[in-house]
Amino acid sequence: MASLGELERAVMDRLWSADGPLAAAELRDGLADRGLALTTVHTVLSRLEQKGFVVHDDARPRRFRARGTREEHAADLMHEVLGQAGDRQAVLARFVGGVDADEARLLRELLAAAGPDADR
Amino acid sequence: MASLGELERAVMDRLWSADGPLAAAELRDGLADRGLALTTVHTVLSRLEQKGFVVHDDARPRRFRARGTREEHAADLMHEVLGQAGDRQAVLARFVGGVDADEARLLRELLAAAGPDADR
DNA sequence: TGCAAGTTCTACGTCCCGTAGAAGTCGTCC
DNA sequence: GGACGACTTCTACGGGACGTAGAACTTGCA
Repeated sequence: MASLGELERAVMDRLWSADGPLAAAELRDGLADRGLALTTVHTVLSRLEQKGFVVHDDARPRRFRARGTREEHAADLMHEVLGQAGDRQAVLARFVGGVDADEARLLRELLAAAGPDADR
Repeated sequence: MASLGELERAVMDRLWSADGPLAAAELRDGLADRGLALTTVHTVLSRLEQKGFVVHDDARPRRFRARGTREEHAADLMHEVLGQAGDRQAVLARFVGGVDADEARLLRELLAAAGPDADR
């Protein structure tokens, strides 16, 4: 899976958090602390588009939006790590060993809801 | 967390799979299909050492070993992804939604064993 | 129809990583 | 004990990804 650079990540965070599609200028303003040129934002956006993270419409001030959600992306990454890690069970064991109590409870609920009868 | 390049990853896989510490020449032989020079292996090993993935003793043919297990590394990565992903619960929900039935069962067992009474 | 805003093209510096030769160290064999 | 070969460390280079942005181009609007 394609990974994200520092600035690419920052842009995706904005897009993921946004209510709707954003224009390049809006993204630049949101990242004002970086003092980026507008063309820089455009370059990053086109790279993100090549990587499949972003799409844009053809309205005149182009509007960009993320193709997936932040959560989808994170979950996909987790699956990727798990998938290429040899002993998946051992990884899962370590993983759940490291989640905090709240998350463990949430996981139990999710698993109970999703398929306590998955072995039928 | 530092990430691994292609060759670095291959070397770590060998070290993680190995019974004990390995000499650079052994690693090169294990990666014989790549036709690497021994110095190349050494360079990679020293970079892995800088990144904290590897340590070596001071015996004459230096012997290198992984500092952690492959499973630790994978689980750490998963926690890292989860940690910097905003809505952790949503990520977990998506994540467990994507595991297969066997892994879901395993997760239930792990969670049941690890702390069904964690909320006491 | 020409400008201003926006978009695309092209480019450059840097850092990471694969790759390895050159130079240095060290154990050992005569 | 000196030389040789194995091993180790140092130094370097090329390619690719990414941050960065100017130059060139397009287009809606005054």
